[in-house]
Order: sequence, then structure tokens, then C-alpha cells
Amino acid sequence: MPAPQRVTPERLVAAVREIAERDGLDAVTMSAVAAAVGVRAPSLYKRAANRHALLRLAADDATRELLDEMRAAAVGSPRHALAAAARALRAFAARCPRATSLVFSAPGPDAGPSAAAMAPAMAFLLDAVHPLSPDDPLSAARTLTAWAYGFCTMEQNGAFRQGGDVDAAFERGLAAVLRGLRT
Amino acid sequence: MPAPQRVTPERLVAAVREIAERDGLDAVTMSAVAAAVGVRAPSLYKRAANRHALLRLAADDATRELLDEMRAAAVGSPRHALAAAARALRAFAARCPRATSLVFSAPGPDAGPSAAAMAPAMAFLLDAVHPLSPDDPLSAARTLTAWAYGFCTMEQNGAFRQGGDVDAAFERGLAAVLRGLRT
DNA sequence: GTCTATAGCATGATAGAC
DNA sequence: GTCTATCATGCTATAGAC
Repeated sequence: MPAPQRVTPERLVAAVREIAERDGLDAVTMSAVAAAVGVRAPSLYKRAANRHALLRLAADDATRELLDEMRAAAVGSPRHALAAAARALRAFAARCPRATSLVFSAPGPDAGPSAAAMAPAMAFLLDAVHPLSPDDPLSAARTLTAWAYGFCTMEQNGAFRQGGDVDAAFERGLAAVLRGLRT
Repeated sequence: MPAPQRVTPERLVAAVREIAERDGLDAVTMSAVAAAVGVRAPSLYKRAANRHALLRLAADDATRELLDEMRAAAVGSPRHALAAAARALRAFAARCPRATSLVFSAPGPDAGPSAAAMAPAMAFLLDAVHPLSPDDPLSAARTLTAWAYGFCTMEQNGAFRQGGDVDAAFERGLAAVLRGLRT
């Protein structure tokens, strides 16, 4: 039996994501990640060409995880499925805010999700939105995504300081966007 | 007549914003800003307590500028005024992407706009959205802002790689959100 | 208000031994 | 694959002279 690798890909991506959520994306440094997986910084360069490649590992992983959760949630009528997918996104963003920002607005193109990781997510979204806006599903998908991502980002950044019920605002916004999309 | 200050507040904030737009928020360092205004780094600590305070100067300035432009654009019927304000936001975000992210999701609460700078912007928005959603203007304002900010962020981060007409997607999304908000 | 000088630290990345 | 050692660079922030 082969000697077990000290740094498996799973452990590596888990370490990156954990550091990112706990200390922020800037804290994902070669040495911090190395320490988390129990090696020295130079050894990491055998696994990832540089810091951004490390972030991309996390971005791809998070993209897959988010897609899984949206898929699992999206059942029922087209409208209901879309609403459930949006709520799944919000739940994911609440649980993994840094990973979410990595998926939607990474610090540089090489740190964001690869095209291969994004493709299935886009396909799922277009599929889900098609019944509501068969004439222009791409615009509709962008509208829904932009709203949901913007809402979650602002929520996490404390942009909603006016008080009020943020959960209710999410549900009202979701209803409004879905209402507006129907053509 | 008093000797003119080498570092006026105007020059300082202009330097911060220029560096931020040109090289990114991370490039706004004490020494970079100092060099831009023609002094040494330690001298800056007389003007701002630390790096985040420097960013807040830019955030407050950008907030005022954005509000001015939205105000100037928001004429006509309530619906038309809101659409124009949203387009003004998109234009501002295209011109000053880093400042925009500073306004809506700064890297830390002390780097974002001060409450004093935010208040008039919130008031304007609530006022503008009130005719459409008199029963819950706060949720409506959040929905519109979240969508517009999310759209602009994703646009700038190259999240719309599927091609298609992004301008048209913006207009369609805007129409959909405004349609959905009317109660 | 500005300067020089410096402390103190973290970073990304590489060379070469094992 | 991993290590030690190291380079070169950058940063925030402070002390104290002028």
C-alpha cells in the first residue's frame, strides 16, 4: 500500500475554505494554509502554482457545493423551485460568506471559479428560469442572480442598518422579482 | 496669509480614490497615498488614524458624489425617476468601480461610509421608492438597491460570460424589478 | 507639519539538500 | 514531496529631530 499523502486535495481545499471563512480572504496566504495542513509553505507550491490558484480550488469547491444545495432545494412548480433555489443561495451565503464572494466576485479572474465549474451552475439556472421567461432566460437569470447576490452581500456587510425585518425584506424582494420576471 | 497646506483634504481624498481605481483597494497603502500627495508616509498619520480611515474618506466622498448624480437624474414620474437613479448608479459603478464597492461592501465597517454620509442617501432612496411601494418602502428600497448593486458588481467582475447584450439585460432587469415592486 | 530612521513583522517565491 | 534557509520586498506604525 502506498504511503498516504500528508496533503490530500480534500484537506487542502478544506483548509483554504476554513481560513477564508474564519479570517477573511486576505488571510489565505501560502504559509497560513501550509500551517493548517501541517507542512511548510514551500511545499505548497507543488500543489498550487500560487496564492490565486489556492483560492480557485476553494472557488470551484464552493461552486459545486452551492449548486448541489440549490438543486436539492429546487422542487415543485417553476416559481416555487426558483424561490427555493434563491433561499438556498442565501443560506449558503450566510454559512460561507467568503466562499460566496469568491464565487461571484473573486479578487481577480484567476482566483474565481473555473469555466468548467461555472458551466453546470449556469445551465441549472437557465433551466430553472426558462418556464418563467421563455423569451429571454439569460436576462431573467441575471436579474434573479444579481438581486439575490446583491442582497446577501449587503446583508453580510451590514448595509441594512435601518433596522426592519431583513428576512421579510428578502421574501418580499424575492416575490417582487419573481413577479416582475413573469412575461 | 497662512502658508498653504501641502496636503489639503481635497488632494488627499482625490489621491486615495485615484489609487483605488487604478490599482485596487489593496493598493491604498499609507506610503502609496503619501507618495501621491508628495509627502512621506509618517506624515499621513496626522490626517488619518490608519489605513481604514483613509478608505473612509474616499467612501464618504464617493457616497456624496453618487447621491448627487442620482438626485440630478431622478426627474419625472416616480417610476421614471427610479429608473434614472438606477442608471445613474450603474454609470457611477462603471466609472468608479472600487469606490462603489467601498460604498456598498467595504472591507470592514470602519472603512465604509460613515452613518452621517449614508443618511441622506437612504432618505433619498426611501423618498423615491415611496410612491411605488407606500406600504413597505424600506423593503422596496432594499430590493432595488440589491439588484442594481449586484448587477453592477457582477458585470464588473466579468460574471456575465455567457455573452448576450448586457445593456439590454440591465434594462430588462430594471423593468422587471420596477414592475414587481408596484403593489 | 514634516522629516529621517527604524522597529517589527508578514509576505510570495526560489534554491538546493535530503 | 518535503525540508531548511533565504531573498527581496512590502507593510503599519512610532520616536524624536527640525
